[in-house]
Amino acid sequence: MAKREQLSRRERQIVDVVLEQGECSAREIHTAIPNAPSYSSVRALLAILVKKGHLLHRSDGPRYLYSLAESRSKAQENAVSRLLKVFFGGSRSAAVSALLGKDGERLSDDELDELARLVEKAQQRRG
Amino acid sequence: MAKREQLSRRERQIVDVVLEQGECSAREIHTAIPNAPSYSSVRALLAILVKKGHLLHRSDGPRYLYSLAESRSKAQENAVSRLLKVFFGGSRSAAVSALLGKDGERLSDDELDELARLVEKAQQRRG
DNA sequence: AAAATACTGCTAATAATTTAGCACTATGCT
DNA sequence: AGCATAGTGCTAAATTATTAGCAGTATTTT
Repeated sequence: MAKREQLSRRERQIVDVVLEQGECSAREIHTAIPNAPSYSSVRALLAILVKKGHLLHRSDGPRYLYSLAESRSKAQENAVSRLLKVFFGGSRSAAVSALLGKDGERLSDDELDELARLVEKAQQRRG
Repeated sequence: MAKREQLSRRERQIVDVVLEQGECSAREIHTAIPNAPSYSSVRALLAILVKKGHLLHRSDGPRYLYSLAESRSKAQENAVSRLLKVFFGGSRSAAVSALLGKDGERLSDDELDELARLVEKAQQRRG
């Protein structure tokens, strides 16, 4: 399977747009990239990414729409486990702590409730 | 300040080792990279990373020890906010959920307690 | 139906990265 | 002291990534 780590800078930049926005056209991607090169360059990169198996594309009338080859949840899993390993020495609580941030109050009520539920569930599972 | 996003592939690979292991020598870094190029190549990259301001090095007897130019916590913050934006559409609870994983039971008791405390604290802060 | 617009594929040039080798210096060992 | 080992800096070559332009095709607009 195509691994995110092997992406070049521009390639990563493009894949990130697709991750963020979901299925989108070459034009949208070009627009979304700050300091983007020419539209032509973006298309060239897109072709490479498809060939390498990082992205898929399907016809939408006259143009292509690009999407992730890997499922979003799989991509999330990979990203999270990498983050955990590289930045937090494997400590999940440290990572969650950073995720909540010093400004815990910035979280919405709904988000907090959701989090409380998650932790509680995990605690129950352990017995 | 030097941004992680602008790192090339090999550069990132090297910085990741330093993030994981903390201060370390060129030799250690070379060893830690799977499918590494020659030791000489790694050193060339290290020199570039120092010149660009991503890494620092200090003499340790006959050799150099390399470390992050940016503080670890700052690097963590950046990584987390990127993860949040790109992979989880900004939803912290979704990110935490992925972080805890389907295997919540894999978390140690201590970790779970720590998490519960974090969430509780955030809840209290909101009033 | 003709013109204008928005795509695609391909190709070639340029720029950046990555690589390894060489010459040299310092340390540790016998 | 002399040899082996482990570093460093520098440099040049090879590979890979990035870029933009051109030719062609489909779609939309007038």
